[in-house]
Amino acid sequence: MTEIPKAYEPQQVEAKWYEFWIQEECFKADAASDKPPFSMVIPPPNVTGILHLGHVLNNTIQDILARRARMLGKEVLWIPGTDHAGIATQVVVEKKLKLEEGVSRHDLGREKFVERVWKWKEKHGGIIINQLKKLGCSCDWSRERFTLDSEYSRKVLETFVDLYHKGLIFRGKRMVNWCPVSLTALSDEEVIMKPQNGKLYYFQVEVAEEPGQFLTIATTRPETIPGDTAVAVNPKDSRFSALIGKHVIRPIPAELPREQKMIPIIGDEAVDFEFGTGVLKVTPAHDKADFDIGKRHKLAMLEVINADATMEELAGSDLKGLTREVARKKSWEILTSLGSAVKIEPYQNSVGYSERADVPIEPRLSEQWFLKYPSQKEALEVVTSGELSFYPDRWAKVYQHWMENIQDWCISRQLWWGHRIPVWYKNGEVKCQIDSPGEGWEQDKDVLDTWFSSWLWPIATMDETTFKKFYPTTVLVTAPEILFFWVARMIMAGYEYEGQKPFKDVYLTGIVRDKLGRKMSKSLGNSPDPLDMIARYGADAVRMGIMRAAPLGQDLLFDEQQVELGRNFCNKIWNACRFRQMQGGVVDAEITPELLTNDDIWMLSRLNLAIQELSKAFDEYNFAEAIQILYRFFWNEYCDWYVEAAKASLNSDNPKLKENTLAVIDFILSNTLRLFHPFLPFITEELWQGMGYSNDMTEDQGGKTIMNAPFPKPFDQDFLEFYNIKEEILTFVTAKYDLVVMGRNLRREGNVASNKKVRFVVKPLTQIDQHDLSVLKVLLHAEPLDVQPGYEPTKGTPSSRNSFAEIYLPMDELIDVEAERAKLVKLVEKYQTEIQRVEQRLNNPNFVEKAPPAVLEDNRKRLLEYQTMLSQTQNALNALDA
RNA sequence: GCUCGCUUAGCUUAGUGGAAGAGCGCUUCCUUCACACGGAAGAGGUCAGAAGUUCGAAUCUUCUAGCGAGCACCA
Repeated sequence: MTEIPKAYEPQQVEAKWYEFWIQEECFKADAASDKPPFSMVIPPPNVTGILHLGHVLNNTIQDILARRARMLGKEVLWIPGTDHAGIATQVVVEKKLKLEEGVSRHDLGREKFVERVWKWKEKHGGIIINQLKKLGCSCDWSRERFTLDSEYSRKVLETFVDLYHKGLIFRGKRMVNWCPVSLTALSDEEVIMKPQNGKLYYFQVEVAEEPGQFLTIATTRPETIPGDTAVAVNPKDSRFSALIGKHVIRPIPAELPREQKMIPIIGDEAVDFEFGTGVLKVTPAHDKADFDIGKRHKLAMLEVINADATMEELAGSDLKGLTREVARKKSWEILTSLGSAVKIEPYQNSVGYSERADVPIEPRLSEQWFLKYPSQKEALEVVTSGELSFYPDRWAKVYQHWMENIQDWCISRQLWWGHRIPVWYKNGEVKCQIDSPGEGWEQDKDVLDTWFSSWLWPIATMDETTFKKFYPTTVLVTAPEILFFWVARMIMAGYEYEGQKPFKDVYLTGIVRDKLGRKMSKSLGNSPDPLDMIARYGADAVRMGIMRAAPLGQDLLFDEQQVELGRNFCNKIWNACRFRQMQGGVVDAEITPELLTNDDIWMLSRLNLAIQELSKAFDEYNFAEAIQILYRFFWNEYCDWYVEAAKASLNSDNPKLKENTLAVIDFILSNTLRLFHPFLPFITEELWQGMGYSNDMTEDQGGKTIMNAPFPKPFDQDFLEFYNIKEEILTFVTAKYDLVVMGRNLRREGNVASNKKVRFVVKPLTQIDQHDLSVLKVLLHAEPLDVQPGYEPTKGTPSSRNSFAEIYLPMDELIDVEAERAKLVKLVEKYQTEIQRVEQRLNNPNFVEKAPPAVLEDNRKRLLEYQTMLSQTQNALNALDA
C-alpha cells in the first residue's frame, strides 16, 4: 500500500485478488488432506439463469461459511455447477430459433435440435458461474458439474434403472397436470394454486325417463359438458336418490341424436349435499375428482380437449377448435339458446397454474412415468429425530407435513432437452436399461423431470475419493421455495443410495423482496441487477448490504441503500487502516503489558467479547446478528472510542507509550481483518497484504493469503491475566466515556461548537491518573482541562456527574441559572421515580421471598446507585439556590 | 378449510419471565491534521387488542383483529 487513496476503490482490487486466489488454487479441496472436512454443494442455478439477488444472498452465505471454515483449519469443499433446466432451456432455444431462423424444433428434428441446445449451452450457458466469481465465491471450480455431463447423466439413468427394477418406477395412464403451453406433464409441485374471481354457471338438464322433470347443475367449466359421461348425486340425498339409475339429456353437443345424449344418473358419496345444487356433472377425462368417480362407476372417459387446450372434435361442431376460454362463453350461449341456462353467480375458487408458463393447468389423462418415493421412512425420521436440523426449525414441520402426504411423482416430461428415459420397446416387449438392447428397439420418447437429476446432486457430483472425504456434506443453504422440489428429494436419494443423509444442516434463506415487501420480479422491474451494483459499490459492499438486511428466518426487504451502507462500512475499514499507516512505526510489534493504558485493556476486552459473540452467532447461522456485532465492535467501539482515546498516546511525547499503542492497534486490526474476511473477502485481503500483517505469518497460516490465516479465538485465561483484563478497569473506562458524553452534551446545550476548544472543569470522585485525564482532554476537545477537586462553580454553571467525576462547562457569559435548575429538577424527578419503583418492588414481601437472589441483589444495587445520583444532583441543585 | 409464522420507535428489526435495545431515517451543531462514504449531541416506543397465569409479562396461556406462508380444496 504505497499510495493510499482517501476512499476505498474496490474495482481493481477485487479483480486482482480473485485472480490471485484462483492462481494459487486457494479454493481447491484436497481429498487427501487430513484436516477435518467441511463441505457444501451449491444449489445449482439454471444454466439459462443470470444472477439475481436470491443467488447473491444464498451464495454469500455459503461463501461466508466456506471462508470461515478454512480459517478454522477445515479442509473445505464447495462444489459449484448448474442444472440443465429442461423446460426453461428448451423454451429459450426454441424462441431463439423461431426468431432468428424461423424454424421450430419439429422442423429440425430431435437430434438436430438437441445439438443446437448444446451449442447454445456452450456459448451462453453458465453466465451465472462467472457472475458468482465476481461476487467472490470460493467454489472449487475444478469440480464444477452440469447435470447433463456424461458421468452425471450415467448416474441419473442408473438410478432410474435401479428404481425401475425395484418396482418403484412404473408407467401408467393417469390424470396428470398438463401444461398446454409447454405441452408436457408436470409434477404436483410445479403447479401453483391461484385464487380466482370465477363464476358458477347453473344450467338444467331434463331427466330422460321423466319428461318435464329437470335437474339443475352448477359448474365452473361449462365447456366440459361434452365430456360429461354421468351426473352424480349423493345416494343419501333424499331429494335425488330416487333418480339414481335413470338418465339425463346432456345438452352439448347439441347436434347429437337424443340416444347419444343420454348419460346415467349415479349415486356417489363424494357429492356434497350443500354445494351448488347437490347435483354434480362428471367429466372423468378432464377432472381429477371426476376421474376417481368415473373409475368407481366404470364410466366412459370422453376426451373433448386437445393437448393445447383447444376443443376437440368430440366437443361438437360449435366448440371444436375454440380455446377453452372462448369455448366457455360459447357453451353458455348454447345453453341459453336451448333454454337450459339458469343463472351465473360470482364464485371464488382456486385454479392450478403452470409454474413455468403461468397458464391454467389442464387435468389430462395421459401415459406417464411415475415414481413411488423411496426411503420415505428414513427421510422422515432423520428430521423428526433432530438428527438433521433445519434453520429456522419451523421448516421441519413443513417438511414433515409434506413427507406424510406425498403422492407418486410424475417424472416424465414431453420434452427433448434432458435425460431420455432408458426404456426400450420392441413388438410390445419392454426393457429398462441404459443402452439399447439392440436392433429394432425403440427408446421411450420422454425425458426425465430436471429434479430427477438434481435430487442426486450431493451424490453424483463427487468422485470416489472426494466422496469418501466429504460426504455427507456439512450444510445445505437454499431457498425455501425448493424445499419439496429438491431438499426433501435429496434426503430420500441420500438414504436410498448411500444409506445416510446428504447433509447435516439445512439453512433456508428468506425470500428477497423489495422495500415495499413485494417479491422481486421482472414484470415489476423492482429487481436490481447485482452485477451493476457490484460495479458501482464493490462486491464486498453488496455482500455486506444483503447480509445486513437479512433477518433470521424471515423474508428480506432489500433496498439499494443497504449496499450503500455496505460501501460506507468498507470505506470506514479502509480509513481506519489508513490512519494506522500514517502513524508509521514498526508493524505488528509485541505488546508490553506494563505499558497498556486502561483504554487498551478495554479495547482488548471488547475484541474478546466480539469474538465470543460472533462465534455464537455463527453456531446459530444468525448472520444479521454477526454483522451487527462486527459493526458495533469496529465502528462504534474501535473507531469512535478507542482510536480517539488512543490519540492521547499517539500524540504524547512518550515514544514507548506510542509504540505500545501501535502494537495494540495492529493486534486489533489484524484480528478485525480476519473476523471480517468471510464477509468482506476482497478488502480484507488487500489490507492484510498492504498493512503487512501477512509478513510474520507462515505460508499456510496467513503468510500467503488471509484466507488461511487462523480465525480469531476467544482469549483464554492466561491471556486475560497477561493483559490485565479486569472487571474494575472496564467499569472505570465505561464511566470515563460516560462522562465524556455528558461533557459533550453540556457543549451542545451551551451551544458551543464541537470543533471549538473550550475549558472544562473536572472534579474527580475517584482516583484518576494523568493519562486518563489526557484521554478525557482529547475526547472532550478541552483546552484547558482543569482538574479541581475543590472546585466551586459560579452559580448556574452547567454541570453533570456520575460515579467517576463531576464535570463543569464554565461559561463566561450568558449563564442561564433557570435552565440549569430546570435540568437538575428534571433529573431529580427521574431519580425519584426510579427509586420509588425499585423500593416498591423491594417492599413487596412476595417479591423478596420469591425472586431469585441475583435479581434481588441487582435491585438493591440499583437502589443504591439511584440514591447516590439523587443526592449528588440534589447537592448541585442546593448550590444553585444557596 | 387446516397448519405454521409474524405484529416492538417513521422504516428494517434484536430481545422466550426480572430496569424497552440496534441500524437507518429524522433534528441541531461541526469540513478539527483516518474517514462528509465522516464526527458530535439529541428527539422518538401505552412492545396489535382483550382476558388470564405470576411477586413480576414484549416474553407463558386463551381469545380477537390484521398481515404472510405452506397444504388441501366442493363441481
